[in-house]
Amino acid sequence: MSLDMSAAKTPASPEKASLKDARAEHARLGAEIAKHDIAYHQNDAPTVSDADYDALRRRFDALEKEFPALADLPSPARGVGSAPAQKFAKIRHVVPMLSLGNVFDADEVQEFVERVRRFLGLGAEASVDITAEPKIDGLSCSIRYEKGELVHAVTRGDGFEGEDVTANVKTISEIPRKLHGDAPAVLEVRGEVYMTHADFTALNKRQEAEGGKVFANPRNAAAGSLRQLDSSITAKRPLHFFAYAWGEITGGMPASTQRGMVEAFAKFGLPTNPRMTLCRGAGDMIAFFDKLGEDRARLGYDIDGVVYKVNDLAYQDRLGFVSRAPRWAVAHKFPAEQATTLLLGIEIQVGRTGALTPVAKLEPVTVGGVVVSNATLHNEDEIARKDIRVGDAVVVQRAGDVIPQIVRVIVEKREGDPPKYAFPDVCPKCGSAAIREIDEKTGEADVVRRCTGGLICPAQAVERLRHFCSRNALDIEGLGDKQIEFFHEKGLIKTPADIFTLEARDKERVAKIENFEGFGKVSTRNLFAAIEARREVELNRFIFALGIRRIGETNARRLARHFGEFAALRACARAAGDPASEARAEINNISGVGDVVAEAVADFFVEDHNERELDRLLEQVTPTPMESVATDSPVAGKTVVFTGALERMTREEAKAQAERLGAKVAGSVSKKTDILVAGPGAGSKLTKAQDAGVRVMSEDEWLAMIAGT
DNA sequence: ACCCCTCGAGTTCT
DNA sequence: CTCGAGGGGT
Repeated sequence: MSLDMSAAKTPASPEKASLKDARAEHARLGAEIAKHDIAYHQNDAPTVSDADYDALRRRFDALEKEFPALADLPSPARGVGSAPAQKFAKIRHVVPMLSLGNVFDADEVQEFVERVRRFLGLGAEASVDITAEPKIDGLSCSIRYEKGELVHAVTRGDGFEGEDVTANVKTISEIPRKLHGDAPAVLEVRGEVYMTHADFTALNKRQEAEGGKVFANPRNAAAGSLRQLDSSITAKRPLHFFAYAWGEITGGMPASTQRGMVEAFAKFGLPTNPRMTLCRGAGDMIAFFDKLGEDRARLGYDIDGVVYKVNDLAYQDRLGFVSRAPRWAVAHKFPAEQATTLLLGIEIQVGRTGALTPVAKLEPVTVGGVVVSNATLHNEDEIARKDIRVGDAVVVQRAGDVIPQIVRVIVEKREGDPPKYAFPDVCPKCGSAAIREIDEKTGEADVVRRCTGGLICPAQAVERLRHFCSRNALDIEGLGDKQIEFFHEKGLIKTPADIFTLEARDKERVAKIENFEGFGKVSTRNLFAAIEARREVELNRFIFALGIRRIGETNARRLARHFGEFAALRACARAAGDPASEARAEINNISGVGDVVAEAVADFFVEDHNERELDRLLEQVTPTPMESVATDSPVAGKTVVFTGALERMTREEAKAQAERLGAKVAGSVSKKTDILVAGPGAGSKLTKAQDAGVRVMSEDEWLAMIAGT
């Protein structure tokens, strides 16, 4: 995207001519692509080679990327024949696809086994069977069979909701459309879609010859292939699958152990990993891990470690979950791949809260199949601790295989004695002093150094605007990072309220937005429409968008739920400036909100400039109640207490859900309690409830009761 | 007083 | 995804 900061174009500028040319080419390409689409999809008779077709497509996409305005124009190249849909449909997982906790060494493996044994109340002499299997580096996917027939396939997504990739999964030949033998009525098989090294190399060679996209590693190639909107492309990609887990099953479990389940999957005709092994204790597990490490290069596909699972499913049930990870399984990761490169420089970024964050600019280097050129350095202490100096040779790795970090400096390669890195004590963007706050109680300095510029710091202003527009806040489409920076630079948007007066002011301006580089009539109109659509926004999103320190999504929801409307929060928070006030106590008493958060809220509303901005903003935006509290649910008006471990949701979720249904959630059992929801490990509350004759139910019974509301 | 969990704020790359 | 710190339960 060429949102050039420097130039608002005048109508006579030469770029205008090139946009005109682009428009003509765009139209011509669109027509040609449409012709081929019809020939290919509807008549099943391709009129060009795939490579030629791809080249046309690429040119078309490149044009739209260069001139975003074109993307808004109607084109026959989109949505013709069975040409790709715009997006995948979302499908909710009936049973969430959770993540795994990690361990990194033998001690932690031992610890995992101990924890399992302790939780189950088994003596030291009792052994627990644990399966070990390679952790495939692909992408996980859930495939649903009903009466043995494949009905749909969904990517993991965020664990709760994924994308419908049924058409693509059906092109993978080793995944049966129909299960063999006597499969359960409903069976959701979960496993990993991956690509072998050999296929990956061949695919990249082909892609290169055809001028197509070259993939960085097999995992990206598999992901790119599975997420093709056009399944005829996926069909040409050699994908594979290993089944290792399951979601919903009805009509009887095929086995009572982890290994039995996987063996059953194999009988149903699903591919399973031949290396799965049953271990007796940590010694076996570590032996498996070491052996697999030796064989790693010969497997023919990428793995990033081992997964251990408690074999007995009854034990798995008892162990349950901690937040989003099962207590009965863990991933043992291979050490992160490392690479050596040069530190070219250190850049200081300024965040929304003024935090100065150093980022290492690196000589680009491939680590774990991805080219890395930046790495976070966290804070100034980190730089000092590792004695990192500009020009050093450094070892880089990707932590958790995602975020690059600098492990250490190779001091031997250092020439002479370059100066230690001097962390700036002024903000690089606005020149204000940058200080480390001192904790009043402990007298210790905060690890982060912050710009004190506040309102006058342009970097902070831009970050605040970004936050305001972000997906979980106001979610204004068309106001991405680039656009916000652009409008801020131009002086058109300084604070959130300015966003909503942009259109009115634009009408009176000579240099209209639609004439700026990167904008056109259509995209400008779309932007204004997107802004208009947010003049009403749920209260919790509104509070979150304000960017109050320590008020993220969850705390914003807590405040919104407690106060109901913005005016109530505002009045209370202003009065809460005095720490001894009743108002402060009210905020403090909200569950999940303590002293520090309450103070942060009060601090925000006490500031005059925040108050003035709020006045301006509220003229433009109306916060709406966040969600209705049901009055007709089976639990409306009832007082509920949760105790013990909850396995299907967090306490907060359970609480929020109950409150949404009109129930009151209390912390302890009393005569007023109507229902006690008791999970495993429930203690005194359960006894008390039983004594008081309070109705006690399990988490599942509770969920069944509120189901369908 | 401790310990565990959750939340916020920071970051990378496709 | 990770880190540190806030909050609440034991």
